[in-house]
Amino acid sequence: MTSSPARDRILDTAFRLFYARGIRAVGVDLIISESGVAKATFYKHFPAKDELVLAYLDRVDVIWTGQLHAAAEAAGPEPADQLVGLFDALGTACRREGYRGCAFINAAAEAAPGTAIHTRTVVHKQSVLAWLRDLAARAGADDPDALARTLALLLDGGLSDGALAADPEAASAAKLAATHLVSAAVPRAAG
Amino acid sequence: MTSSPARDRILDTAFRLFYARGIRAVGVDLIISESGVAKATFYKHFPAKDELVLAYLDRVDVIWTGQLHAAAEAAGPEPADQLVGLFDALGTACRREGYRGCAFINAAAEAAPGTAIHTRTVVHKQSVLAWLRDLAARAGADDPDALARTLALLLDGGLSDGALAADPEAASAAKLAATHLVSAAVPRAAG
DNA sequence: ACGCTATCAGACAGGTCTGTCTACTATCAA
DNA sequence: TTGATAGTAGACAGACCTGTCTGATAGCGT
Repeated sequence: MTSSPARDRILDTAFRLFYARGIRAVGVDLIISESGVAKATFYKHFPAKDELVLAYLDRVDVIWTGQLHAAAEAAGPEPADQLVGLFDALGTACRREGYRGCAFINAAAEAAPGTAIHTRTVVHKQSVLAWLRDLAARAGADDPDALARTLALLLDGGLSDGALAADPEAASAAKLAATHLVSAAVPRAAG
Repeated sequence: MTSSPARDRILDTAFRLFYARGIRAVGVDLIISESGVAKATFYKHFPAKDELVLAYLDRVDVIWTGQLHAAAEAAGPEPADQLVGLFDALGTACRREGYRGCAFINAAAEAAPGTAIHTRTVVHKQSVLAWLRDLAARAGADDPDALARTLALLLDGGLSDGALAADPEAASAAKLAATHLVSAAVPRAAG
């Protein structure tokens, strides 16, 4: 029950449609018909639409966190380099066809504060922030908290602006700014 | 027709409800009953809901742009100081009760790319960016484009993160980072 | 053969959404 | 007095929403 072909198909379809069109804009009937399952099957796996939305957010969290970590590690073993390298994940994401910004920020825009969905987005952002803080501390930053917060701002700003197409170069501007901020914050910058 | 007590009441109510709950989450029936107008009056002033949404976005644009300019000017006559001072508008906004992030980013999350509503959000972000670019050029930045883009990232990141409550100090972190970035980018920093 | 489980197909209920339409009222100017 | 204008009140249509329910089918272990 935690996994089945029908459930996977539903989640795949929801992932695609929710991200592309927004959560409220996509009805369960559309997800059901596009994923080719019966209505009863849908409601067996996800007793309410909101539970599907949470499963969608969990999947986005796994994917995005994975891309962030991979980009960081690709920059080498030094935490200071990783803090800059992770911005490559932003560049890759923005360039992808159908890019529509951060799924969490988008979901939060549609959910009322205090709901399970809204809370899930807050938890996600806090876990990214905690990771950045850890990296900043290991990089030997003077003020790891401040550096992590600033980089999180840059990351989320890039995620938002890329979606609004206000600037196709948002990702590289973010990485460049991150380079400056990291080397200013870390006494003996690595690399 | 361009202005009337009934029209103002509708727009006031829409402003409050759209921002607090999201655009799709608020039906015209609710706006009609809360603003105390008749349905026919509503549709006389706004022949379709989307036109009300555009009027709402225009109002947000006037208010937010005004706050940004006011905060910048309060920092003094030097463009370099203004580029940092404008972040005070972010701090004020984030601290406000019922703060839910950037109305434009939120609207873009609900609207399909290519629609009038989505386009309006892009235009807004571009006009803020153009203003920043002008300020950066007048401040004598080495690369006004890059500085403006980076500050826009910080601003939008602060707008998003403040909404997700991931960090109550987002606004001050943004201002601090702006201070560093501006003085690094402007040969002879003012102030 | 039997029963269990997962699935499919689709009708249905009850609510909400946008937008149209009819009918009545109040104000104000000519 | 007459007529234009802006407004109120609310029924209505047609689409869409979530979620429930009935009934049929297919595979699988015993």
